[in-house]
Amino acid sequence: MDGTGRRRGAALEDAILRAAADEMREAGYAGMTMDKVARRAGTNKNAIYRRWPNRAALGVAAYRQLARAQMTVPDTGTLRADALELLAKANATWSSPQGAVLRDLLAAAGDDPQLLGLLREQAGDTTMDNAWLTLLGRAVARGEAPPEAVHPRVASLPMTMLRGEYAVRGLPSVPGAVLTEIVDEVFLPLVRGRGATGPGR
Amino acid sequence: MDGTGRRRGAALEDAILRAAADEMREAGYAGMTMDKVARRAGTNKNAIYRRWPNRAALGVAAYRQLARAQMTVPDTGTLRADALELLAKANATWSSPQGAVLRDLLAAAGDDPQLLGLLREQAGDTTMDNAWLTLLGRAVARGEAPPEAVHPRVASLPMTMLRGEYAVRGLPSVPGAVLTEIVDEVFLPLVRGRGATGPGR
DNA sequence: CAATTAGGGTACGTAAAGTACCCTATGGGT
DNA sequence: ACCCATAGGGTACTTTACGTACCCTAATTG
Repeated sequence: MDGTGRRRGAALEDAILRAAADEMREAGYAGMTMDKVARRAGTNKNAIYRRWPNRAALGVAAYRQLARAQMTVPDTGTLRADALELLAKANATWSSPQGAVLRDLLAAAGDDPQLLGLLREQAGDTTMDNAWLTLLGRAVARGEAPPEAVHPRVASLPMTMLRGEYAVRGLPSVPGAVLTEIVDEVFLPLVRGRGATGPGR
Repeated sequence: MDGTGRRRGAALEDAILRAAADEMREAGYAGMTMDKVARRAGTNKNAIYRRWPNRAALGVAAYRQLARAQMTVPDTGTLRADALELLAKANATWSSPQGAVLRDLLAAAGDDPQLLGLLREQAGDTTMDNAWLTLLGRAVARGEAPPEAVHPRVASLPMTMLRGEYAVRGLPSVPGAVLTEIVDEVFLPLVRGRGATGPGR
C-alpha cells in the first residue's frame, strides 16, 4: 500500500511506541488499551507482546516519547530564585496531563522495582537531581551557602516535598504559595542549618 | 440457620467490612474482589453496591479495620531518638503487607480527592502529624530546639521523605541507614537552621 | 396486618488483558 | 537464485472481574 511493505524490527517498534504515546496523550494511561495501540500502529497485539511483557512495560517505554522535556538549569543569581523557578517548572509538568500519565505509570510500576527504575530514568529524574546539585554548587561558589549544603538528600528534598503534595491532595495543581513555603520554610533553612556546626549529634 | 435470621443495616455492613478487610489481609487489595467479599460476608454484591459506589470506596472503608495502629508518641528525652523511633515505627508499618495494601489503595484513590482524604484520615495521617508536632514541642520545652522549629512543614517532612523512598524504590523495606540519614542530615539540621536568624531572604 | 424496604440469589453485559493458531511476507545464509 | 527460519498480520478465544438488572422473600414499620 505504502510502497514500503511489511515493517520489521526497529521501524515497527517505533510505530508501536508512537501509537502508545499518542493514546496516552489523548486518553491517559488508563485509556491506553493494547487493542487500540495495535490498531493505531497498524499491527496486532502479537507484535507488541513479543517486545514488552505487559501493558505497564509498554506504557513506561512509550513515556519517553512524552517526556521530551530537556530542562535548562536556571541561573538567576540567587539560590532562592533558582529554587523557585525549578520547582515551578516541575510543578507545571506534574500538573499537566502528562503529569497525570506519569503518576498513573508510577502506580502501575509500583510493584516492579526494575520497571520503576526505568521509568524514573525516562522521566528525567537523575537529570533533575543533577540540576538541584548544580544549583547548590553555584550558591556555594557565590558564598551564599555552606559547602555542606551540597548533599543528595538536600538536593532531592524540594522535589520530594512537591511529590508529597500531589500524594496528599488529589489531582489539581499545587498552589504557588506552597512552593514558596517549601523553599522559604524548609529548603533555605535547611541549607543554613547544615552550615551551623550543629550540636545535633 | 444461625438463630438470627437475615441481617440488616449496621450488622450487615460490619460483616461486609470485616470480610473485605480479611480479603485484603490475605491477598492484598488486588486480591479483594467483590464476589469474594460478598461470598465471605455471606451476602451478595447488591448489598455492597448499595453502600459503596465501587471497589476502591469499599477498600478504603475496610482499611480502617486493618489500621488499628494506635501510636504512642515516643518520649526518650532527646529529639533525635524520638524522631528515629517514630520513623522506624512508620517504616515498619509501610513495609508490612498492610503497607502494601495502603499503597495500592493510595494509587486506586489517587484520582478522587474526596476518597483520598478519607483514606488519609483512616490511615491515621493527622494523628501522625500531631505526634511529630508533639515531639517538636517537647524538644522546644527542653531547650533543644528553637520555637520556630514547631511548624507543620517541618513536622511532616520526615514522613514525606520516607514515603519518597518508597516511591523511588520498589516494595522492600527502607534500610535503617536511610532513616538515620533523614534525621541527621535533614531533619535535625533543618530544626537548627530555623533557629538561626537567616539572611536567606 | 398490610405495604414498603432491604437482602438474597443469580444471571448478564461489558471490557480488556493476555494467549493460541495459522497463514504469509522478508531477508539472510548457502 | 533459492530456501527456510523468523517475524508480522489476522483473528478468535479464554479468563477475570467490575458493575447491573431482575425477581423473589424476609423483616420492619405504621
